Amino acid sequence: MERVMLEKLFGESFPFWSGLSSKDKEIIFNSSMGVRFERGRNIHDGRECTGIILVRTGVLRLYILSEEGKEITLYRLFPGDMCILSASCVLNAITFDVFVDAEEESECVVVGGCAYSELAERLPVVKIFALESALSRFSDVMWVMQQILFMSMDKRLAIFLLDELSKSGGDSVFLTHEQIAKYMGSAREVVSRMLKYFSSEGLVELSRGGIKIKDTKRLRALTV
Amino acid sequence: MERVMLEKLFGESFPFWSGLSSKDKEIIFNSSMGVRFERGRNIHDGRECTGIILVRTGVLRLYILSEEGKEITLYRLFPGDMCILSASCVLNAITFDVFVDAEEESECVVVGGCAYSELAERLPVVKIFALESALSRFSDVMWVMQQILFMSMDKRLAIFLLDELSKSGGDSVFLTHEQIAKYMGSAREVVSRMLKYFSSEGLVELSRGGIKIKDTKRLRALTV
DNA sequence: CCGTTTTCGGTGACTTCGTCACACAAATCG
DNA sequence: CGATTTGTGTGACGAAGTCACCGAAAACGG
Repeated sequence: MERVMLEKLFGESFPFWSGLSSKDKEIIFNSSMGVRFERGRNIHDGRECTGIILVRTGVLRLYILSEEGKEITLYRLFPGDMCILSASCVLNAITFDVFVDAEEESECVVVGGCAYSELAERLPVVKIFALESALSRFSDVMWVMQQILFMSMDKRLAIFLLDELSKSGGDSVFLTHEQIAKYMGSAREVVSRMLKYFSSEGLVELSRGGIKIKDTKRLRALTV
Repeated sequence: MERVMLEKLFGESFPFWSGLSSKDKEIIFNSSMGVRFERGRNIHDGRECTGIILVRTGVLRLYILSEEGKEITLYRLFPGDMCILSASCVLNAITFDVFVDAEEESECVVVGGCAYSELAERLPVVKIFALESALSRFSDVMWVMQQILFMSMDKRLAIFLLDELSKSGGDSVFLTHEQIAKYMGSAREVVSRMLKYFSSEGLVELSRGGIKIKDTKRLRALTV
C-alpha cells in the first residue's frame, strides 16, 4: 500500500493523526499493512491481538460466540469504519472475546496493536481515542441487547428490514434468511416464519435470496 | 462529611488522586457530598448527570429498563465500588440509559459530574481513569449478556447461588425469588419453579426469604 | 448439456422460558 | 386481633428457539 494512501486513510480515521511527530507516524506506518480478506474468512478470534482494523471496502461482522457455537452479531463494519475491539492489547480493560469475520470480500488496513499500544502509553490523546471508540461501541452493543431482550420478533424484523433498506437505497434487501437470523441473534426458522407472515400480510414479497418491501408504511407501523 | 474521611475515600477510589494539585482536589471536594439513600430508592434514571457515586455502605443495583417496565440488572455495587455510568456528562460516548437503585439502605459519596468533567478535560489521567472504569464495566455487562443469551436457566441459577454463597460466606442465600429473578433478568415464577426442582433433587432447602444450599458439589456440577 | 452437490427455504413437533391469573400462607402493622 | 402486605405455588398459555427432515433452486463439474 502506498504511503500517500495510508497517510490519507489515517488522517481520516485518527483525529490525533495531524498532531503526531513524523517519528511516531513512522511507527504506525511500519506496523501497518493492507490486507484482503476473502468472503467468510475469520479475521479475529479473541485470542491474539490482531490490531486495529480499518475497513476500506467490504463488510466485517463482529460477534460473540457461545460454547455451543451460537453467535450473536454485535455490529457490522462498513467502509470507513474502524474495529477497535480486535486490538485487545490496547484495551486491557476488555476481558471478553469478540470474533470478527469478513462478510464480503474486504480490503482492510491493519494497524499492529503493539505499535498503537506503545504510542497510547506515551500519548494520552491516542489512548483516549481508543478508549472512547471502544466505549461508543459499548453503546451500540447495548442497543442490540435491548432489541434482543425487550422487543418482539415482528418489531425487530421490521426495524431490521427498514434499516437495511435505508442503507442500500433500493426497495429490496438481498440477504438470506440465515444471514438475517445471524444479524438479529435469532434462528433461521424464526425469521422464515415471520417473513412468511409478513408476506401473507402483503408487507413484503419473497424470493430466493431477496426480500422486496411492498408496504413501507405498514412495516414502519410495526416498529413503534 | 469530614474532609479527612473524604481524602481517604478519594485516595482509595481514584488512582490519580495523589497526583492532583490541592486546587484541583478542592474542586472535587467542593462538588462532593455524602448522601444516604433509603432502601428501594431510585438514585439515577439516565436523564440527568447524577455524577460519580462511591459506595461506602449498602448495595446499589444498575439496570436497564424497557418501555414495558422490564428490568435487566447489569451489575450490583458494593462498599468500595464506584459507579461511573451515572456520570453521563463525563462519558459522552455513552448513549444508553442506565438506572440505579439502592437495594439496601446505602451511604454514598457523590462527586458532581461537571466538576469531574472539568478536571477530565484538563488532565488526561483523570479522563483515562473514567474511560477505563466504564470500559471494564463493558466487560461485566458482556458477561451478563452471555449468561442470559447462551446459558440455560438451571446452569445460570446454580452459578448465581454459588456466587452469592461465596460473597456472603455462610451456607444460605437470603434473597427472595423476586430479587433473584431481577438480578438474573428472568421472571419470579421461573426462578420459583427451578428452585423447587433443585429442592426436589435435594440440592437446596427452601424457606420464606431464604435458600439453604445443601449440596454444593452437585450444584457446582450444574455450572459446567 | 445434464447430473450431482450445495444452498436456501418450508414445515411440524417439541422444549424452554416468560406471562397471566389466581390462590394461599406467612409476616407485618394498625 | 383483624387487615394488609409480601412471598411463594401453580396451571394454562404464548413467543421464540431447536430439531429433524424435506423439496426446490442455484451452482458446479464433467
